[in-house]
Amino acid sequence: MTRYPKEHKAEIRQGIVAIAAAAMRRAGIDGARVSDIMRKAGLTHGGFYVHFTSKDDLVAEACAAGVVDARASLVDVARDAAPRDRVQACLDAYLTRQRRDAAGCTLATLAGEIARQPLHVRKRFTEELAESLEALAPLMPALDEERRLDQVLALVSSMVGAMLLSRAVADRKLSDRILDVSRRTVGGAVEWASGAGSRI
Amino acid sequence: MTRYPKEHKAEIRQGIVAIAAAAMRRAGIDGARVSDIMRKAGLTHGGFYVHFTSKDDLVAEACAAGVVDARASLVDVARDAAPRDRVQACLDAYLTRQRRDAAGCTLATLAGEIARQPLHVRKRFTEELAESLEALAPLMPALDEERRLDQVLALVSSMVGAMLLSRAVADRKLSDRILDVSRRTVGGAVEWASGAGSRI
DNA sequence: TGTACATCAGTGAACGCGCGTTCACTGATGTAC
DNA sequence: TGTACATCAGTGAACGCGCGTTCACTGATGTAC
Repeated sequence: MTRYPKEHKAEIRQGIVAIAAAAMRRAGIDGARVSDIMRKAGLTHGGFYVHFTSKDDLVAEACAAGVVDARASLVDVARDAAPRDRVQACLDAYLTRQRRDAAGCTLATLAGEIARQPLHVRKRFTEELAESLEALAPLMPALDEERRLDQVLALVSSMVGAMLLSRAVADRKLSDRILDVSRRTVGGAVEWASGAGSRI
Repeated sequence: MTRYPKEHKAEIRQGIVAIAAAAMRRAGIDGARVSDIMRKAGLTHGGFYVHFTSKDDLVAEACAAGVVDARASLVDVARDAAPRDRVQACLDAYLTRQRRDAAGCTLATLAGEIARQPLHVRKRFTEELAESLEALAPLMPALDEERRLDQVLALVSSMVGAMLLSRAVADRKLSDRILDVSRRTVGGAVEWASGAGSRI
């Protein structure tokens, strides 16, 4: 319709990506329909192909955007805490009933589907995930760099697993307990990842 | 075609469920097509509705069957190990490259989708999962019953998260490292779940 | 013992629906003369 | 300064395909007489 300045197209595209990321968290990759996403963006489905070559193209962007969202909130939480409390701060911020009952997190809700996506989607996701891990690593308490990356991997894996299971389970008590237990215990794994607990 | 003894129908149904569980692990719930599953069972798609009222019906059964498979292998592994080594034995048996590169495990590959399934599917899944956790709990090292269940929850959540992420990631090195780190460190979380590591 | 009928797992063509994608078109703005 | 044309984000009807589901039919077996 109206002719806009050059940045406008990029902004619209960004908006579609953000809406898609949320829709995918809620309904899954297949369940997030192009027409619904475009309607939520205030457009009609035909205009989609002005911004993306295919749904796959959008999926790759939206997965990446979802990871970026998750990263931003975790990094903020960790940075605001004292070095020794950062792991626990992440656990407390992430493993909440609110996050479980809301859309959740891209990692927990979509990782299973991403594993089955075309390679370029998985690569885009992996890039962004790797960058997130690198952003979190310096905030971990271990003394050397490699150990800090180990700590992040242990932390993130465990958080994601707990969120995933607590969302799948149709039993409030069990679901709550999964979150609570992991919130209390994952710190132990992260501590071991610093080398302290290595038994062998 | 041929008229079979009464048990035959039940056997065919079981076969379809097993084939569906494997297909779902590989292709996801939506990706596992009724016609493909029936073909693999040696039948045509029309006969499906002699055994199930809908695909949902099959999905519920197949999710449950997938959890039962996972439970059986973990319980066997744990029981064959000395009490103190059971947690590590589960980690070593589960977090393998082979399992990652093969279909994986129902929990890691399907939990994200299960969270979006109709309630009766989620309930069926939850029943079977709860039973699995109860079957594993007595094999955990903590002294009291509640703590043992906590240990199982911590163990399973972390294993599932690590498997999920290692499957999603399109970078061999990172994927391997996720498995390796969790194999080494999740024991720390499980130990804390026994009450030993509680700092507060 | 032989014949007619009921049963029921299984067949495969056909249906309907939803979703991604295409395409001819619109209309507001920028640009050339 | 005014007019004709190019551009291009966006529209919405239509297409094609795949998948779950239905349904009239098959044919082997069990059962009643």
